[in-house]
Amino acid sequence: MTPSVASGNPGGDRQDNDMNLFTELRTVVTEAIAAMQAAGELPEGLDLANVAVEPPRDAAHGDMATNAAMVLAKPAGLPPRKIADTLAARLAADPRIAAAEVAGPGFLNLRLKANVWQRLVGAVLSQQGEFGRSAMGQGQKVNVEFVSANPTGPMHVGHTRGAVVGDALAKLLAFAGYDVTREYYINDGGAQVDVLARSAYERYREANGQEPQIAEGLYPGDYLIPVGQALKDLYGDSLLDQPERVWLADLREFATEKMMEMIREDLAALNVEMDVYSSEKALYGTGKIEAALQRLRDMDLIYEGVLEPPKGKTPEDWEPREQTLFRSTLHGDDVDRPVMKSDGSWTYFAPDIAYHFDKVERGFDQLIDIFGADHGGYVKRMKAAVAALSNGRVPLDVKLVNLVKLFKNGEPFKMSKRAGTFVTLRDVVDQVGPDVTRFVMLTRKNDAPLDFDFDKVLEQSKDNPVFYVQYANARINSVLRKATEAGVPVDDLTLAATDFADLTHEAELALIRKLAEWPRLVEIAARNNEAHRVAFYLYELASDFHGLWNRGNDEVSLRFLQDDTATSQAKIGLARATGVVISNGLGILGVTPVEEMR
RNA sequence: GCACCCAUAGCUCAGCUGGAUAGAGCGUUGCCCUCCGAAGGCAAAGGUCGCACGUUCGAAUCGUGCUGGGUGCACCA
Repeated sequence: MTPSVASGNPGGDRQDNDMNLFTELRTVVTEAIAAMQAAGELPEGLDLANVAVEPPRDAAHGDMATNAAMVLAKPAGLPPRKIADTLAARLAADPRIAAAEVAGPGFLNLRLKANVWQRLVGAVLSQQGEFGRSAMGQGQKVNVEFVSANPTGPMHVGHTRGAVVGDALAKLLAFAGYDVTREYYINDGGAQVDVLARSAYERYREANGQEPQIAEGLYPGDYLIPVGQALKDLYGDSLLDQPERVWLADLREFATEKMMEMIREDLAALNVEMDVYSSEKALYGTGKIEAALQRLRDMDLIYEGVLEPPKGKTPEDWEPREQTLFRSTLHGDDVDRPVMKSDGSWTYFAPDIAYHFDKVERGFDQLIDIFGADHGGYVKRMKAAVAALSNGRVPLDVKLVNLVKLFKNGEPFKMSKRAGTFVTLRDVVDQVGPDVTRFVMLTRKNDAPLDFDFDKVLEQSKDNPVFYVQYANARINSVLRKATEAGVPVDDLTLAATDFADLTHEAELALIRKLAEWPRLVEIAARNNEAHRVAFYLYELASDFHGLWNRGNDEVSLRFLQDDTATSQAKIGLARATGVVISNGLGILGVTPVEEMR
């Protein structure tokens, strides 16, 4: 029973067998357990949730291992070895299983018949881009909010990592059967856009031949110079020497729009496309903030009160103040959080509550926010708000993206021509390209710091994962070209129909096993909301492929192109299947596979 | 003072729903290219998974308490 895939899969139907060997074998195991229950060998009503079928870490233990006997021993009141022995006998009868052996404290190691592996190559070739796609998400609506950089300048490296992490996660979740929306929250409602307007005004004065006065606190970057010029084109000299109240609102609007244009271009340079841009400013005056807070008030979660001063490090100017507070402590936060300042204006938190409420009301089943690591302190209150506003229905997962440390020639690299004070996304992408940028940004867990060395990421060597994976794909394409030149038909239809019984060597089977892991890896990565696992998997897959290639140096029988056409097709089919999975994986990372290394 | 994140080989890091003898790359050491697939390959050494208790048949993984590092802590966003 394969549920229909909800999104991003217009083809809809697939084969009944989804070729996730791990779930397939787990079914075999659970059916055997059911048969044992029917035969009175095991009691009824056992919880099978913890029964796992996994690849053993040590290949010597077989192709698959299950912990079923150990998990069931206690509830069944039977010794694990006894359960394992009976289960082994039943499993050995399955046509897919060559051997079932009991090992250790009660592990059951399964060895699969070679044709199970060989069939998988054909399945990859016929399913192509669909191989590994999962129905796990069941079409649930997930909102991934990421980047959300303030519209006050170009995107910097930190945003870049957040953009890549968010976009790759969105692609991963879509592949795992979720209905994904990518969203950008524009912080255009706070004091920082006033600062932007004032900064733009100075550039406007500059465009009119005056000396700009970039005071402390204003944005000094060169990127505002064209904005000043554009303002001159629009207003001529009419705003010169005018007080701020005359121009502030207009310039804020104008400059914010320009900054968002720039940010959209930055995102485009990285091949990131948002589905929705939400504006903070647009929440004001619509009653949305009030409505969200009213909802909290109805739950008695809003009150007027005075917070305790923070312990240990009291700010110099601290004084007791009555504020409107959100009782976030009821939902796991450490202290209650102000939503309204003492002067009656909203804090940043208030529109953010309204924004997240809006996401809940739009019917998302799951929310994911990608924040910079410096926003870690914001996580609990945001989760508290979402929990309260959705009555606990909608989980919010917050992914904190850690720092990117830049290096050039082994030296820390901090300067940017364009922005003056920080390294921009463009500084990176213009130099190494979007593909390398994206891959490298995914070679660490999101919460670990990342070193990015401009030289190393372009290096053509084994310790550069980007190159190593791309090189594998290039070699595969090279084999296909050579086969075609040699007159061997290697189109996908032909290869998919090939008999792969010739693939019996351990190095070939090892590569197939790695391919078989792909559907499982997609689900694990999606369950954890962690796209970096795909990058690590691809490196391992490439490593297995290169390993097979290298063995071909010594053992001619392991080369892909053989004298015999049918044998060539089987071996090239394996190479091509590897290429399919590499392409699928790179697709999730948003990286274009290269056909040729230059 | 509190909260969050992190701690795994000399270095940089993976490690799935708890699973068997904890992995990779770099570095180190030793082998391997007249040529046929070397922008390399094979192999070895290298570990108190920060520490201590606990839960469990089983803990790098879960819990508690420590230690060390990072981040953040009322009218900033």
